[in-house]
Amino acid sequence: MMSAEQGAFRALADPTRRQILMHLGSSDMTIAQVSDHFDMTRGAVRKHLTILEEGNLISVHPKGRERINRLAPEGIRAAADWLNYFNRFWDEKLSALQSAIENEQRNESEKQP
Amino acid sequence: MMSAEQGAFRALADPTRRQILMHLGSSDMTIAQVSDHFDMTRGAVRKHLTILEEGNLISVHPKGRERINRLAPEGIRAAADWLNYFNRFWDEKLSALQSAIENEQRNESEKQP
DNA sequence: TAAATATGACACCAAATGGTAATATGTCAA
DNA sequence: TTGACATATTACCATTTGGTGTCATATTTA
Repeated sequence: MMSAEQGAFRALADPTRRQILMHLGSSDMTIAQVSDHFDMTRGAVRKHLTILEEGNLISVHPKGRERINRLAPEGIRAAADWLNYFNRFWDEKLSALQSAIENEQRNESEKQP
Repeated sequence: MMSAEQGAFRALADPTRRQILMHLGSSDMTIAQVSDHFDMTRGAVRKHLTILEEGNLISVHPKGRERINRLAPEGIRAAADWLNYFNRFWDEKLSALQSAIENEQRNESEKQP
């Protein structure tokens, strides 16, 4: 199939889809409501929503003849967790640099007793 | 041009590029060193590195006939910040839910004085 | 200087992507 | 029950993407 990150990152790559997520942050929406915010056909918007669902960035809830689209945490978490690995990486680099500077200063002060 | 997020998310969408980032987490590498880890031509790897650079996920440092590729924080930050907006969103929802539960319990206890 | 090495620059190809339009299906409401 | 409405399905199109191969250029190094 597709790893959790792959589905999420693939979905996040398109600016329209990221805008859809922002809109769904305000409230859940039907396909028609989402496509009101965009200058493209409902068909195109629906395709984007399908890809967002595949990435677990939204969940879809059929209700009568409508289809409610709702923001979902899972995919966002998957992507955020992946990125967080690198933030940890830089934090460590930064603290290593700080230790080095502190040692430098300690050595400097020892030179003039 | 391209917004900071767009470049970063576009670059992150491809699994090969995400793997490259992981490899560069271990150490800086030339194009040849990066492509040693993949079953594809140097040309293909170079294209991926270009897209990573455009997304500010790596910085490139020419050194003689070599080209050193190094992990860069900017793009990762841009993407992580964007995703973080939604994490904040859910944290608020969750705490609102908890408050609701607490109020519910308080109201319950008031029923039997 | 000549050969080996690392990369750059193209042209090309198949498949995926983002969009359209037309038509069909299911559901609500007068 | 008959429209009207929301969505589903399908076929089609242009562009982008991820890959290849070939040849050129620049830099070491024997």
